[in-house]
Amino acid sequence: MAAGIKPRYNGFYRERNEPLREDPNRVIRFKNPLDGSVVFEDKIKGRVEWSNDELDDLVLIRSDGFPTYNFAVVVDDVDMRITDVIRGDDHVNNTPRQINIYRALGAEVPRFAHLPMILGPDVQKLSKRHGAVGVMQYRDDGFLPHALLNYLVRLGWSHGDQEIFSVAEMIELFDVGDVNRSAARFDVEKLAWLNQQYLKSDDPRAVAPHLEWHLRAAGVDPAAGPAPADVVVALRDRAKTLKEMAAKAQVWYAPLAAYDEQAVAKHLRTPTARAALSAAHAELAALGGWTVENVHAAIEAAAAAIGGGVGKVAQPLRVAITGTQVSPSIDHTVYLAGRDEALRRIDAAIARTG
RNA sequence: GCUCCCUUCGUCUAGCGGUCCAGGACGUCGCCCUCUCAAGGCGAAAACACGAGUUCGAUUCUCGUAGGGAGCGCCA
Repeated sequence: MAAGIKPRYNGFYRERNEPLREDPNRVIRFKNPLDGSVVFEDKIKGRVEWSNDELDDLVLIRSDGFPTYNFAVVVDDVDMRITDVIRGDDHVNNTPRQINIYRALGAEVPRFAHLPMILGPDVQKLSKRHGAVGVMQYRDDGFLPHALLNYLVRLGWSHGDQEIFSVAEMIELFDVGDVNRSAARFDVEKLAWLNQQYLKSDDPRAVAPHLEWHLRAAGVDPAAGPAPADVVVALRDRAKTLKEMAAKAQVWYAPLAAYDEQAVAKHLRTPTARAALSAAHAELAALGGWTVENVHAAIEAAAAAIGGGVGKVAQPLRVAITGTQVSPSIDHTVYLAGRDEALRRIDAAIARTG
């Protein structure tokens, strides 16, 4: 390398034609053509030409008797009658030597398509060291399978300005030949956005099982609270991932553990909080059916009763139900708690007013 | 070091010689909406790596340079 040339086999035995020796250091090498070049038409990279004098007489069988990778893949692919090889472009360098082996074997050379690499946010090749360890990591992080698929298909490929693709559309429209030649970076932000698009457009009953999975993963019993599909409807505008959604959903599945002091100070220790909560309590307790619509009507009635806007009762109520100042719309927030628990929490909050 | 691959907004991309003072999306910023937070609507800032050619005309074609990536094993 110091001399500016590649370290390579000196070709000592190349033309000797000696019989195989019993020698622990014996290997079998490929007699690569010395001149000419290998040309192939890559479906993504286009025409690639490789001079044979760049190629060494690579080892086919190691001294331990095992075949090397470059030999094994070719034999395996010939055996399996592989017609199209699609792999990462870190393999383009191996392609010319493999093509020479195909030819030496008298086998038909398959078509090649070398996909560009996907780089991590740090522009490094995605590996176990950083980024996702495996696809399942994305499930654990709260991404829907088809959202990940949709994100991946748009990496290095596009169809006009379209961003959202159903699996059926991907199958219909995708063609390896249309894939870009350059590497792309993995952007979790955009994946998250796509994920939320699906969270919002999918049937809540279809995403419910996914939410349940994450609820359990977080140590929450889905049976101890509202129907997961209802939770999805309340939270899909506020969570980008299922993991995030499960975390926000916990208020409705376990007793209120604590109150945020700032929330209490700002919305419970006010002149109108007690009256607002009492009115809400009365209206909710008198409700015929427990539905989001009815809860909504009850809150409006409570607001009218104390002569204020919805905000006057919504904020104290929110703190009463969640212990915080942030939650989905107040009707959903109250509805999901269930009537008994909602009334209990309102009573507990009233005790903290003043 | 050598060989190969790559190069449009911060990111993913559209563009396949004139329609581009470059379009869309994520993100960012502003406004609107509003019971909080979101979501949503509207709007803004933001890119053709550089240099030569070819051409009447280059983001688009060719060649260099720079930068990035990969490979150069008896590893896959």
